[in-house]
Amino acid sequence: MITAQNWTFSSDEALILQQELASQVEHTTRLGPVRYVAGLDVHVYDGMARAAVVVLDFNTLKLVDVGTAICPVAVAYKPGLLAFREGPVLFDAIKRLDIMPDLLIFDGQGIAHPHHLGIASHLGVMLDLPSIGCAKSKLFGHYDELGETKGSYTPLLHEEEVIGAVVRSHDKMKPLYVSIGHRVDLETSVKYVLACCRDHRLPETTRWADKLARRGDKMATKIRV
DNA sequence: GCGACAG
DNA sequence: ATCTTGTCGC
Repeated sequence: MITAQNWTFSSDEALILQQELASQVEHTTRLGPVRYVAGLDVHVYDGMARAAVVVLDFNTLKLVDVGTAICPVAVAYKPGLLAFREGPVLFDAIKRLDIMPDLLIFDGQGIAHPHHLGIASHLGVMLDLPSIGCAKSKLFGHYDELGETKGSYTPLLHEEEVIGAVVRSHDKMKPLYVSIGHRVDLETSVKYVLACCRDHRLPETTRWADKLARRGDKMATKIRV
């Protein structure tokens, strides 16, 4: 069984694994009815990584389940290798959910990644669950001007290839970087992200996951003192 | 050599 | 991401 304890790889092994998993990513939609949508986030404090996975009812965007996990931070952050830092603890948190979500919205990239395997695609393939990459900043690719109003978006490109979409989720605010995770096409991914954004720049999934992961940090601080 | 660089 | 003070707006 895969746990947080056996995710350690050398840089060379990580690259091989990314190439292997990238070949398994499905870029077309294979998605059932979406009743539950998940948000995932990790916060690091005092050398420990705390993960919160939240499950929202997609129709109401109300919280219906939470899974958490904690483990020592295994590796330093390196652009392109986020999944090896945050993936293990997220994996454990997902396993603790009572309600298995139909769709995962990650705080990071999908295939808009130097090796076409951001954390959303990496975890999506490992779990064989539909997933979307929804990052707050760009890792890879380039794009042209973007409209100022909510709902407008422009392709994120790598040379001539469309690898994602830069999406204005809120008027005049920084855009979101949406890309295919696994088993959801780009157009559908943008649709789901915007549906979760309601009145904020970030999707409700991300907002809830961030809040609960931070709560874990604060409780640790309190106990510590 | 220099800039870019999810979280 | 994390650290961290003052500042702006509702």
